[in-house]
Amino acid sequence: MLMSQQDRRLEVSEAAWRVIVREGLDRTSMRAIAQELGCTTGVVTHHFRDKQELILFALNQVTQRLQKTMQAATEQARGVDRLVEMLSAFLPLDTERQDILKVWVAFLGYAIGRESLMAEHQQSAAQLREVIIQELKALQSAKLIRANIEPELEANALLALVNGVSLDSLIQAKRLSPDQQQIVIRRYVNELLSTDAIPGSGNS
Amino acid sequence: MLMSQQDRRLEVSEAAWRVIVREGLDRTSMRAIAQELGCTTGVVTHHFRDKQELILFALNQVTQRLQKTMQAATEQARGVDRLVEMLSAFLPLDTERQDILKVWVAFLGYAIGRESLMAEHQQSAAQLREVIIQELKALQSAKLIRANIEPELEANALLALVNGVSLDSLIQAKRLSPDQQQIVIRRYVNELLSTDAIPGSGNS
DNA sequence: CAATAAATATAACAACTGTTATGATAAGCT
DNA sequence: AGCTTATCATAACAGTTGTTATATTTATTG
Repeated sequence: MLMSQQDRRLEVSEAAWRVIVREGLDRTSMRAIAQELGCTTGVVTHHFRDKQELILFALNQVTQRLQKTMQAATEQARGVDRLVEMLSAFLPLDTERQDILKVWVAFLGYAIGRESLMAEHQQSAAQLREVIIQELKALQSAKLIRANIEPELEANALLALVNGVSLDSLIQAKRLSPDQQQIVIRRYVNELLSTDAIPGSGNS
Repeated sequence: MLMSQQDRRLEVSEAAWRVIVREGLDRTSMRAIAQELGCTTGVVTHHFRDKQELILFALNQVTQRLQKTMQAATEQARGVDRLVEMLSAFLPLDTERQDILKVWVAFLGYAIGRESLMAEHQQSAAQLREVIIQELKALQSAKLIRANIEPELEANALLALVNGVSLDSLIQAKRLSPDQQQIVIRRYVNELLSTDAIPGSGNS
């Protein structure tokens, strides 16, 4: 067997992604996806019950890719650096993550006025938030960041900053460079550091 | 004359807004807008050349409302408080600004794969960025914030944070409360404060 | 009031959408 | 081999879309 059914679904989903990035979500029709894949709509309809199932699958791919990227970053560093790496995993630093961002934004706009789809976004966001909360608590236990920080609140703030910096690359003509993006994140995290253990050029 | 042509265009645009918020941008058809307005498509087609012109008009309304909200905040405070007020003007603190946010996000998603529409977003963002830059420079001249800050970079960071916090209200089930939203902004701005405003101490 | 224009309603057009049913082809299996 | 099922192609369906042309109504003006 050269290709499993799962793989074929992924191929369709990735074709949908390419159409979304290139032409926009509203122009991503069944026929457009099939054409992008180099076949007919029969493939699409055979592997997905209807379009909603395809859309949901493609959206879940966004979440999975993000989590995978973050997971990879988790294993590369320790301590505060690891938190920075986890957050930086969301930044559109390479073309793949830029595409993820575009597809994510397209789906987010599509979810306006669609309560069920927005709920999917919220579920995905809740997972990421939980990971950040756990990381913050671990850093607190290790006394690497201040104790007077509320991890629940700070997780929202950190993810907000990361999302905002990511959006910057889309909506700002004079956007932050990849280096600047990471600097902004790093600088914010530095403010969380425990005052009795600031490396290098801290202040206050 | 009870109603000018300009006002009628605004009425159509506001009807479009309501449909976008309630049903989503892709379901915002000419007929849906007309029905929301309580008339037929003749009104819509008479005041707008085509749908693209309507979409652009409705999008520009987002920008205008945001700028008006920010303008109002500008006149209420002075110094650092004014900067905070300007930034808070974007936050979805009331239902009107929540609607603005939803429409904005819907259009942003719609702009993915549409270079010309994304350019509109960038132009709008560039204006807001310029206002923040000027405000930061003024605060620097008044020695209210640190001199070692690059206003151009910091404007991006501040707008990123505001946008991210705004998005938080959409994508996080356990979202920041209105108070927490402002606290996050305020806290970030506090990090920009000039340290030599405090007599006796002072570092670079 | 009449005449002209603006504003709105109505209807029809072709193009596109998702969905579905039905053939055709290939792969797997006994 | 032959039988069965999965995979894919094709075509037609009804519904919706933006657009356009044409009435019909309302407002303005001389």
